[in-house]
Amino acid sequence: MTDGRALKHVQVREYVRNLVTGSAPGSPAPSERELVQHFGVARMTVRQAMDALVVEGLLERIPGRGTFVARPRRTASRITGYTEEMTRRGMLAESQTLLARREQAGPGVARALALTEGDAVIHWRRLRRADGVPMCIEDAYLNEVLLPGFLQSGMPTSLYDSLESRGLRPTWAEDSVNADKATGEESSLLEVDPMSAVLRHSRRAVSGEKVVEVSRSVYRADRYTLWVQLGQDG
Amino acid sequence: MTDGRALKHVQVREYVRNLVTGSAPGSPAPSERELVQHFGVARMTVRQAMDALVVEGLLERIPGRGTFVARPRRTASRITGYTEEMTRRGMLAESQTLLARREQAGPGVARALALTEGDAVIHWRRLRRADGVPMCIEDAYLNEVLLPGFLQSGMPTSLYDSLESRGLRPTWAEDSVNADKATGEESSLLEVDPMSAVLRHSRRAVSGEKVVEVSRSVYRADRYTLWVQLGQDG
DNA sequence: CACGCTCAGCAGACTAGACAACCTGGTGCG
DNA sequence: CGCACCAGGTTGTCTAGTCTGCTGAGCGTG
Repeated sequence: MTDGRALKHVQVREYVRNLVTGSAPGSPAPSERELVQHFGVARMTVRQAMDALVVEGLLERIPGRGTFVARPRRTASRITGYTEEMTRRGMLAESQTLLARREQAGPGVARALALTEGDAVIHWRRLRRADGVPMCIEDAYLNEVLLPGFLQSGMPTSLYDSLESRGLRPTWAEDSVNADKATGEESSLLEVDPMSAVLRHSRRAVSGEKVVEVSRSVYRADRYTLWVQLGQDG
Repeated sequence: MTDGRALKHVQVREYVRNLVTGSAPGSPAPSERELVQHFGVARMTVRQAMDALVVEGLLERIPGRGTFVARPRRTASRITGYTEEMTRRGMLAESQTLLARREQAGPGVARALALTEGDAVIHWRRLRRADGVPMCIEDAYLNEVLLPGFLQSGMPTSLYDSLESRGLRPTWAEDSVNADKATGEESSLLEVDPMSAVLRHSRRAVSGEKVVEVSRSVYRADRYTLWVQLGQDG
């Protein structure tokens, strides 16, 4: 039995959710009157429960017909890092650390990480390959206070996996992207001709209220097209 | 006066929304009982209105205290077109139509617009300026069935405004972005040196279930950095 | 002055109805 | 056979309350 102290509309909501998850899209949910009978509550209470599921996108109401299981909506893609992104594209992601050390935050990095200049940050520079071929150079700056022992504990392949295990997976990010030509150093690391077109990508990633990562990446334009989804619904 | 036929909870909701937008976070909204008095409706109706604003994130309830203006949550930015984007950046957006005609959809455009090859589409090519200086060349393809009389009715400055007035503002979009060098034609239109770095941006914009716009744009990399927010909350 | 009590005012949860708008399917008439 | 109409079930909207739990302010007491 459900807890008698639980809110009634929550009881009804979770009952319907259980009934409905796994059902095919378009199959009918119990009618409001049925649920009124079943739970012995007022219809307003049932409606409150159903409203929540409709807002959630699990159910769909059709006036005069009933309430039905909605077909799963297109959902905002979660924020991914390089490793996940390449895996999604069916490529093997590898990284070669060029630099990993504790530094004092400069003015730009300090502002982006919401720190004060001179605070300790982790600077991690990697050459990242996909299927063995250079894809990008990434400079990541991390707030050392949020990641105690990060440099000592052996660098992970996927930064975002590592953040996730510390409960710091980014929930929000702002990216800026523009086009440029590769510098001499970049072109030799990326194994492309000097002055080749490259995509410069900056990210500021936030988990809850904390800025966890600031990064600047340079991608080979011949191998990489950035893809983003905007808006939460369809 | 608000329309008497309008739903009461909608009237109350919009009344409170107007009162509240612009107020400082933390300032109190009218109490439910006040609104009951003011509108002469039942409290359930007022609660329904307030509930909507609370789930929207505009208001915040504090039990035993009252209802207050929530501090604005970081929200997924809405999908904007060129004109809105440039206005946001404080620049004057202008467009010069290079081509606007009815065409038969080729294979790529047909697939992207969810049509069959040979269906009528509107092809609209514009040179777009910001503060008088060329910024990008945009080729937009629109589903003619959704926009009857579009070519005849005088082209708007902002495509997205025009879509909005027809109830077709994009609710979801997928963008892809990469870097390249300008072709000869592009460089002369954009008034840059040949082989300059450019940002190529493709968009597929969906409103509800309907694909309303497919576009390909070429931006001057020296003037434009794409900026996107990812994730819905903070 | 500091503490605790009471009380008014607030939102939270819920009830038991009412009528309207809407869709579907069946019935009966032309 | 085809169409109009109606009945019944559904959601949509709304009313007029009750009871509960929480908060803050004011007041009195030690």
